[in-house]
Formats: sequence, C-alpha cells, structure tokens
Amino acid sequence: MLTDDGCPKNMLAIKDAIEVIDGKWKLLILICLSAESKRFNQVAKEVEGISDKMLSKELKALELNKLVKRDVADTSAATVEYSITEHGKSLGKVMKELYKWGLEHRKVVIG
Amino acid sequence: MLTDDGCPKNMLAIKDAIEVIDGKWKLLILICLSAESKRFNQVAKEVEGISDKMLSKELKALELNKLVKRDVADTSAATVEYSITEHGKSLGKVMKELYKWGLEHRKVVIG
DNA sequence: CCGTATCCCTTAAGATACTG
DNA sequence: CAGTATCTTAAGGGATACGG
Repeated sequence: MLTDDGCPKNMLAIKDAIEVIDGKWKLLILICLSAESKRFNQVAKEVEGISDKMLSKELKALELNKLVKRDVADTSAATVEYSITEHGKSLGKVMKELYKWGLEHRKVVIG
Repeated sequence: MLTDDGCPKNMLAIKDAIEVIDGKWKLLILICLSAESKRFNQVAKEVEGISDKMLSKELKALELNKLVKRDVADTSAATVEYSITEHGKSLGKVMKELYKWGLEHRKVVIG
C-alpha cells in the first residue's frame, strides 16, 4: 500500500491528511484538548509559544475540519469552550505513532 | 499516554516528530523513495507541484535527519541517487496511520 | 474574558534562468 | 543531470490595541 511503484495513489490520502494537520500547532492543540474541554486562554497557556493570533486561526481551521467543537456558554461574561470531536479523537492512532517515532528519532539522531 | 492532564510530556516527542516531517513535501518525498532509490529529476517528476528549489531544500533536510541517503555515482555525468534509510522506513507506521486517517477524513468532511 | 484588527517585519515559496 | 542564483510574491508570526 505504501510501497507501490509510482506513488500517486497513496499520496492523495496522505496529502489530505497533511493538509489538515499541517503546521506545528494543530496536533499540539489537539493533544491539549484530548483530555478535556478547555477555554481559549487555557489552551494558549498550555501550548507553549503560540500567539493568540495563531491559536485563533488554528482553532478555526480545526473547527472547519470538524476536529474541534466550539461552544459558547450563555453566561454574562464571554465563555467559550473548545473540545475535541470524535473525528478529532480518531487522530489518536496517528499521534501515538508520531509519539513513538519522535522518541525513536531522538535516539537515532539527537542521542 | 496521550490523555494526560497538562500535556507537556507527550508534546515533546510529538514536537520533535512534527519538526522533522513538517511541511507538505517531506512525507511525499519519502513515499516516493520508499519503493526504490531515485534520482533528483525522477523525484521532481513524481512529487507533483514541487519546485526544484523546494526539492533540493527538503532533500537536504531529510538527509540531515537521516531519513534519506544521498549517493553520488562516480560517473562522468552528474548522477545522484537518493534512497530511504532504515530510519526513514521506520516512519512507515506513521504514514500508514496517516493514510488511513486521510481516507476517513475524506468521508467525514468532504464526502 | 474571549477573542479580532492592524501594523510591520521576517520567512517561505514560486518562476525562471543559469552553471559545473 | 543536479542543482544554484535571483527576483518577486505569499504566508508566517510578534506586538499592541481595541470591541463584544
């Protein structure tokens, strides 16, 4: 499946996947939300180095792709909760492999 | 492992992994090389849309991270073969999951 | 509190031409 | 063939300020 002659076939699906999770932030945001729903500033704090602007943009993109759900609480103060969707959770396997590979990579290249 | 309270721990390994395969090209190049070694122009042709400049840059980055090996043949004409390393192949699992997820994503969001 | 808007600078990427 | 050089345009990203 991944070892075909000329590539194009498998590339399509992988291209789709890459497009959705591209950039350094999206997966980190998803991990951050994987345990529980959180509010904007909470996520901003936990995903180190991300700016409000980037976070805002990435959350929108994730919402568009149905990986994240946005809920506005009907309270006096503005309260918005972000949570991961089932579709977002389905990335778990990908992340697990990435995680394992990341550890391995550290051994091979860095360590 | 992926569902911890405050994230940072798992994020490190995933951050490492993201850093290495970041961008829309690297995984596609690896797929292209996964079946067999290829030369620059061959890869350029098979990875649709990539420019020479990008390909050159990405190959260098992949080489630095030991995912790809570069062999200069000792012939009169310039002949360079790129091949995937064992470490590069170890990304196979990640790609397989990405592939599966890409298909699924198409169903959920696009289809 | 939860963002959006704007400004501004830096990096990434695309096109095309060219060299060892 | 395998790239570099150069030039131009698009996108990334920080800082700050402001609106609902």
